[in-house]
Amino acid sequence: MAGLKEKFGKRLTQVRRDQGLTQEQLADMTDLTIETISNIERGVHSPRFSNLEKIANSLRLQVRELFHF
Amino acid sequence: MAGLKEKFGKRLTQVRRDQGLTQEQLADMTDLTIETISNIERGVHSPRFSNLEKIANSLRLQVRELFHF
DNA sequence: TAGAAAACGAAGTGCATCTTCGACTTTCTA
DNA sequence: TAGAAAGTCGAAGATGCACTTCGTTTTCTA
Repeated sequence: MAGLKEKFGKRLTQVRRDQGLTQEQLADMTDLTIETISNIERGVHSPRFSNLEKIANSLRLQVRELFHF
Repeated sequence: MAGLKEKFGKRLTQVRRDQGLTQEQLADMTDLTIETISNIERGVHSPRFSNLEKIANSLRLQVRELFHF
């Protein structure tokens, strides 16, 4: 079973695509770089709490929905 | 509205007490110090992702349940 | 098949978490 | 109500790891 990082990353990719957003657009919305978004989605890094909140807010989701897997 | 950190901390306190655990016991289970647990519960700090996973595993919960508020 | 989107690598920086120590306060309970 | 247990608090320092930057390569898609 993949770790939390990997599962979170895949879930983020899923919800981002569902909203028709590119990594670059999400990066702009969250004030993160595209590399950071890419790293998170691929499970290379996991976001810190503050960015978790930014991401959820930008996607207009509850944080827990990003852990729905 | 309180920030994510604060809400998460309160939720953690709640589920820990529900399971009849002290901060010290949870600290032992997660290999964190009691101060770290205290800081997280009070919303002083937020846990990093790896510790989020440890906490959820120790409490035998899905991570998303810690964000259920 | 051209252009956009995303993956990838590597190296360096920044900073929030975590630790440690000590002291204090609050809550529980015998 | 005294003692123990549990939790709060502060400050200072260490450290892990997210984040950035820059460049290159691969994959997707219109």
